[in-house]
This record gives sequence, C-alpha cells and structure tokens, in this order.
Amino acid sequence: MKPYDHKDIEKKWQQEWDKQGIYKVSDSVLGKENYYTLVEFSYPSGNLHVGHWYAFAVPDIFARYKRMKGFNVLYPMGFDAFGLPAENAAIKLGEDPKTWTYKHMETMRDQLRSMGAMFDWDREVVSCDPKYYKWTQWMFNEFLKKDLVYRDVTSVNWCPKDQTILANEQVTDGKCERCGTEVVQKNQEQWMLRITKYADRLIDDLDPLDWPHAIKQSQKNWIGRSEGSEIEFPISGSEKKIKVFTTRADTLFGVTYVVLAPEHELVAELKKGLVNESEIDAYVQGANKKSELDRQQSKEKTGVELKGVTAVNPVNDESVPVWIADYVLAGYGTGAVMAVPAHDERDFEFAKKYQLPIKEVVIPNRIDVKNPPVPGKKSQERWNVQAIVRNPKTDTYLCMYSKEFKWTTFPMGGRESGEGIIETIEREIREETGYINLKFVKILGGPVRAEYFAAHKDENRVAYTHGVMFDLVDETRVPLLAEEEGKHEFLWLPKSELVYPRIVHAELNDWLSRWDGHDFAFVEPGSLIYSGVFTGLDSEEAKKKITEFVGGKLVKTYRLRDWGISRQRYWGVPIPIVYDPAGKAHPIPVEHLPWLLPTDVDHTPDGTSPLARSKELVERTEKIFGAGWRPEVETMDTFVDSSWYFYRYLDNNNDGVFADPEKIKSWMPIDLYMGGAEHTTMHLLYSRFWVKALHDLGLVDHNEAYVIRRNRGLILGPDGEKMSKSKGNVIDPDAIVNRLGADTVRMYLAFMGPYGTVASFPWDPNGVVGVRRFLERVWAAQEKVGTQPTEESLVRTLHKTVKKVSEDIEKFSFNTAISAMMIFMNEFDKQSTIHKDDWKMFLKLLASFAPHMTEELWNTLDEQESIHVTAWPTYNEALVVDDTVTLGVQVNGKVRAEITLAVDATESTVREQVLAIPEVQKWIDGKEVKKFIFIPKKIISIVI
RNA sequence: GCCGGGGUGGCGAAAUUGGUAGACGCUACAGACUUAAAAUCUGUCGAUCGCAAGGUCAUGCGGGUUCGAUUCCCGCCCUCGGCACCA
Repeated sequence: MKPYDHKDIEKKWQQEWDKQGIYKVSDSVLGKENYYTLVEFSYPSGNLHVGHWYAFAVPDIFARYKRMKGFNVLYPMGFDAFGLPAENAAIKLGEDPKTWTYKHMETMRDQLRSMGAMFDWDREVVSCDPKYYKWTQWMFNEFLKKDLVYRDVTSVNWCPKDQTILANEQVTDGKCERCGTEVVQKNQEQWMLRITKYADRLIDDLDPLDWPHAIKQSQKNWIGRSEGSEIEFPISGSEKKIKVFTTRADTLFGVTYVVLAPEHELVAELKKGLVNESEIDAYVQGANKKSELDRQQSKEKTGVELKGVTAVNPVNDESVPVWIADYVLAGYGTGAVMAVPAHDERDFEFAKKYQLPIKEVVIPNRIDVKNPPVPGKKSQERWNVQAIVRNPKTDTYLCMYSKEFKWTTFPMGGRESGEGIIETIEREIREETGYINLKFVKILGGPVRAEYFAAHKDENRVAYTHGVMFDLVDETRVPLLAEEEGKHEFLWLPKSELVYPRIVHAELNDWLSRWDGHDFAFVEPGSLIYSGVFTGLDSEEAKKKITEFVGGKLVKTYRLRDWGISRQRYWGVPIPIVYDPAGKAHPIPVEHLPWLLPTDVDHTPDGTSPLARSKELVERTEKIFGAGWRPEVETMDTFVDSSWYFYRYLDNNNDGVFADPEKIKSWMPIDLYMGGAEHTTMHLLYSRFWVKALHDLGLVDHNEAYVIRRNRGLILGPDGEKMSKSKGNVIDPDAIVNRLGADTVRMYLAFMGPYGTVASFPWDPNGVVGVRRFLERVWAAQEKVGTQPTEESLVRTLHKTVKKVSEDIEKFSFNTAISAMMIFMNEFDKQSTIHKDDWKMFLKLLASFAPHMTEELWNTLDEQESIHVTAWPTYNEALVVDDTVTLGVQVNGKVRAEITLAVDATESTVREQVLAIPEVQKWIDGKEVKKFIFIPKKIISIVI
C-alpha cells in the first residue's frame, strides 16, 4: 500500500475531473430535477482565507450529496468584481483597477480550484465584464421606463480636502480615513431606486420563506413600517401649516409644543425677523455639520425655540410654541413632530430640560380581575381616592379587611363635588379608620381608570382613582362613625404583601410602579382623559376618531429610504444615461450597450467624478448622440451588480437577453442560498427588491429568488478572537492545504460545528490533525477490502451510517454526519475484512466530504466511472432496525437499572421481568408500586 | 434601550424536540512499541464521597408543570450579533 499522499492525489484528480468534464452542468437532464445551490459570490480581494473555504467548500459537500441523490445540481462560482478596493489600489499604487482585479481573480481561481469543489467554471460570472454589465445597464433602463428610477437630492459624506465623496466605511470618528480632515455633509443629486414602493411587499412576502427568523425580523425592523396619522398644525398669523406625523393621535390633547427638524423647509421662512434668529442659524449650522450618525450618538437632547412663532393645535385651538431640535429627523415621517411629553420618552426628556409643560391625557385603564364589571348592571362613574398609609416605625401599611365582602382594601372613598383630593382622603381615613395624625407624603401621579363591579352597591363602576401616600405620625384615633363600626379588621402589612389581587384594587400595580417617585412618560396605550368629547375612549379607537375630527390622514410610514445608487467613482458600472444640450437626461438605447467604462482616466482624486476626466467618453457621446451631448459620469453602487448575478449563471454568454427565460424557468427560484449574516439588510433586501421589480416587468415569473436561506457562522482564530493580521491569529488555508490536504481542511471545517446557524468556531490546530488521522485510517483500511462477506454487525452499522449521514446532510449537520462515519470506522477497526461492495458503499458516503481521496480509493477498485457521478447508497430498512433495545429503568424519576428487551415488548410482558431486577428490587424495598410507566423504545419508570 | 441568537466537561460539540445527559473529535494522563523522540496502538478522562459495591450533585441562576425537564412555562443573570432619538 502506498502512503496517503494528498498532494499527488489531489492534483491528479483535479486534472482528471477537468479533462473528463464531470462538473459540466447541463440545463436539463432527462429524469433529473434541477437543483440550484448558491453561495454569495466573492470580491476578488486577492487572497482566499479560511472564511472563503468555510463559505464554499462546506456547501460543496451538500451540492455533491444532492447530485448523488439524483438531482441535476448547479453550484456556480463567480466574482463580485467592481468595488472600492480596486480603485484605492489605483490611487495608492498607480495600478489600473482592471488589471489589479483580473490579476486577483486569477490567483483566487487557482485557490478555489484547490478546494476540489464541483464548480462549473464555464458558467463563471464576473460583474465587471462588459458582457455582464451590459445587462445591469439594460435593467437600469427598464426600471427607468417603469418610473422605478428618479433623480433626487440626498446628503453625502464629503471630505473638503480630498474633494471627494466618502462611503460610510471611509469615515472614522467623523474624519476622513485618508487625510483626517473633518467630514461634512453635502447635498448631492443622485439616481435613486424606488425600493420604498415595494416596502409592503418586502415585509408581507417574507412569511412563507424558509429563512432564519432572525433575518425576517431584521428586515421587517429595517423597513420599519409604522401606521399613524398626518395632522396639520396651522401657524398663527400665517398661511403655512406644519404637518406632523404621529403614531399617537390619541394624545393630541396632550401636545405642549411642536418640533421641526433643523433641515425642515419651513425653518428658513419662520426664523426671519425673530428675536433669536442668530441663535437659530447657529443651531441649524451646527446640526448640518454633524453627520446623521453623530447626531444620533449624542445623548443629550438640544434644541432652540422659534421665539414668537406659535402653532395651533387643531383639536382644541390651543397655541403651542414651535421649536427646532435635531432629535427630530428630517428624513423620517414629515420631519416634524407634535410633542407630547407626558406620553413620549424623548419629548419628556426634552420638556424637562427646557421646562416645557407636561399634560397627561392618557391614563392606565385596568379591569379588575377579581370583580370584573357584570354585564347588564348599571354603570356609575366615580372619582375616588385611595390612601397608602405607612407606619414608619414598623414599615407596614394600613389595610382593611371587609368581613362582609371578604376583601382587603386601602382606606378609600369617593370625592364629593368640589372637594380636593387630600381633603377627601383625610376625611375618609378618619371616618373609616379613626386615625387623625397623618403626614401627607405625595400624590402618586395622575388618576388611574379602572372598571369593576361594586358588590356593596350592586353596580358597575368606572372609577378614576388617585393614590395618595401618608406617614402615620402617632396612633391617636377618634371613634369611628356608627355605620363603620365593626365592619373591618385593620391590618398593617409589609410592602411585600401588597400584592394584587390580594389587595383588590386594580390600580395597585400602577401605585407600586410610581412608588419610588421617579418620573417617566406613560407610553403605553390607555384610556383618554381631559380630552373633551373623546374622554373615556381607549387609545386605539381615539386614534382614528381624533385624526378624522381634525381632518388628518391615516398614513403608513416607513423607516426604509429609497436606494441611492449613484457613486462618483471609477470602478463600477457606468450609469447608461446621456444629457442633451439642454441638460435633459436620456437613457442610452440598447444598441449602444454595453456602455463601456472609459480607460483614459487618471485616478488621482481632483474633486470630480473620475469619469468626468475621460476625453474618450465625451467624444463617444458626441459621436453617437450629437454635438453638445454629455455623458453621465456616475457609476452604480456594487449592490446593484449582486442583485441579479444568479440569473447570469444560468446563461452567462447570452448576448441577446440577460438570461434565456426558459433557463430561468428551469432553475429558478434558487433552492438553497447560503451566506453570511452581514448581508441581512442590504444585499438580501436589495436583491429581493430587484427580483420583484423584474417580476413586475414581466421578465421573470417568480416573486422571490431564494426559497431556503441559511446563514453560516464564523471561523475564529485559535485564540477565539476574530482573525486579523494585527492579532497574528490568521490561519492561511494554502499552507494547511499544502501540509494536510484539501480533503482534510474542508472536512475539518464541516466537523467544527453545525452549519447554517450563526455561531463562531475557533480554529483548533489539533482538531484539524484529528480529521487527518481519520482519513489516514480510512486510507489504511483499503488493505482489508476483499470478497469475504462482511461481519453482520458491521453491515448493520454500515446501513445505520448511511441513514444517519443522509439525514444529517439534509439538515446541514455535517458535523454529526462525520461523527457517524467515525463511529463506523471505529467498528470496522475491530474487524479484519470487509466486502468490496460494502466498502464502496462507505466510500460513497465519504465522497462528498473527501472527494479526492475517495476517488483514488474508488479508482483502485477498478471502477471506470468517477465515484462522484454514482448514485447515493440506499440502506436496507431491515438492517437499521434492531430487534432488541436497551432501556433505562427509573424508580421515582432516577435511573437505577438498565434492561435489554425485544423492541416489540409490551408492558404486560415486561412488568414482572423489570420488577425482578435486583437493582430495582433494592430501590422498591417492599414498597407499593403506585405506577408502572412503560414507553416502548424509550423508558420504563416506576413510581413507589 | 430594542430586536435576534446563545449559555451543556479542560476545549469544539452531541442528545431521535419531554424519556438512560456528555455521542464523535481535541487536549490531558497512564501504558505498549522505540536506544530516544515523533508517529502509531491500548486504556482512563463531568464534579464529589467511597478501598469497593455504590451513592450524591450536575446542562447560567431561582421557581413551576410532569412519573420524568438541556428540552415546556414564569422570573432573573451573563454573553455574542444587529439596530438604535423612527415620533
């Protein structure tokens, strides 16, 4: 036997497979169903790291398995080749971005080939190839026709020194990462895509997808649909109105001021001639300087009043002051809010800081669980006060137990008309309990509404109750009223025993939360109060009615913004637009596509878009469209490239269409899409939008591209930290492949933990050696292959292994599949021979994990065909079911013995046998067996 | 703060979704082979008490449901990831 020389074997078979073309994928194969497995294509950064191996080599196991299972599997590979790093290299090293990119792709192709994956390289897609971006441009024009593309002004990061727009990732701590200059916000006209038009569908269509819950949730939050009202506040002495968006129209009576975002269009007009105009200017300028991120990071709220300007609350004609503050975002809702400090935490904080009034208009609404309202009884509205009387000496609280109704209450009573809260409750305490020397402590906030049935009056009550706290000064008591005498027992209870519903007040939990006296806004829905005719309504109902009453509109708003795709960069898809001499934009007709990226561009930044420096581009434009015509000089965001690349794998050479509709129909939607969790709200959302847009254009017949989505985890360095050069914990896959082989590396990655769950796994240099040891044992076992029948118990193990490995691969539990194969080898080591056919069966299981080594072993068995085109083995059902099973025997829930029984044993046949086991006898110890539980194939449990 | 994952030996992890917790691998220790080392092979390996048989405790913490809970319910703690003034 030759030693296991992975270098030889891997090189040999990679060449051989190439020669035989066993990974060429046809669009249809008779009798086979198409199966499309996809992993996000990668950026050609120049070097394959362990992350790439994890991303591509492990799903290759799955793809190979599916193929052996009889599917026509497509598992393609390509490059997301436009992007910033190539351009940075051009600026820094003076290298041409295209040369740089193609050089890196070449290196990476070699490295990817070393994986021994089943990529069909004939289908490769490269997003910077004009044959590809021709169709990116074509789609842009199709979207333009359908009004999905428009031009708008948005703010961008601008470095005044480098005279260039910066991506968010090029800004660190508000400074340009290249030169350290403070970055400012600049308004810039951009090409926008109307992704917001699809906001509802992007949310609603998520439900049926087999995607991780986490992604669905994040996308929903990211889109941030919220339903509310738009309400207009007229400005006193002006024709203008401030339109606000609110989700809490029910709190309209509680508005005490209105706030505009600093960028709000009305600010410039309203500030004119105000006493504090300069202060306002300064504030607006300050806000402009800060990026959105900075603004959100400062915790302290700031603002400035538009002194002299007032807005009119449309619901009650009250005048309220108008402020500007940067906690209000120009880009969300209407850029203006009505402030209700009593019911919104941010408004509350702001109102406290600037001493603005706080008006409570929504109160908690409780329905007593113990004495709920009785239908049919008459209902009475009451204003009540409850007293929480503390005895400071014992730290206990005064409660009254009613002998008649058998309930415990605080001293309480109804307010007579005209009577004050304190006055009322002091009277009630005196009359009901006799205590007279009390010290007032505080009122526990506003009233709480509660509905209950008052048994002593046989009527339903809607009570608005205040809570008041007192300390007992001394125990002096006066005689009770005659009618109160003997009705109650008085209890002094510690705070821990003040629990609802033991104390029957439905308001109790509200008192307890207000107890420590710290103020907060009541942001929950509740019942309206001090709200004119709307008083008593609950929040939900009031939202609609109040909006209607003031002539407002019920609207949906989204956090999601339209997608700005313009980039003032070189290395991207040129936006296929030209401007006529009057400056009007025209799409470039399809016969001139691809609209090529010019090559005569100097990459030194000079404040213009690089394409603007191309002479050739202008000449080309004038030649085609006429004198005075000018080209668009912007390129597209690279997320556009990756929004549709999966169609191009299906038909990557087609010059007449982005992909043949028949081919699209036969492969799409993608059966399985694996990738990184970092793409949750960008790539996965953009491409969903893109596919829906193509669908609406009638170009594809599916509405979603990815049926199953799984996110993979992350491989960490041996120290458990993220790999990084500065930490010196980077694992170079090339070196390990060289030392231990591709089969070992891909199999170890699969063995580290479950795939398809977001977790992180530290690379263990010893662990990978362990996998290599396993492969060595398999290699050595070829010596034992013969024509003698295999020992029966090993055959059984083999068939069980087939079952287990198949099931585990389906679940992406490659780690346990490998473990099952290890168990088989452990069994096999005890035997001296195995029959050739059984050995082949095992090799097939291992083939998708260790494609090179198994091919070599397969080949030595005089097989002509590649192992990878053979069929996945099937197991014999009779061989995987055992006829006996070992069960634990529990006595009072603790396992005390084991028993091996026939699988079809029944309770009646085993009962005597189980009770006779000495260990069981010992624990029963003559006691009565109360219960005998027999769960076939699971457990026996005896209760004594 | 909000949303979403997670917390199981010295480590990576298993556990048919309520049924004998820790499969498989790594590490460590002991032994065999060797002049020696590496490699390989054999054995031990959750904690604790015990000479042993065996007992007790153990799946982040505290409760609950159940004959039985890593799994279900309630309340906490910790941790990782994402988002964060969204009106």
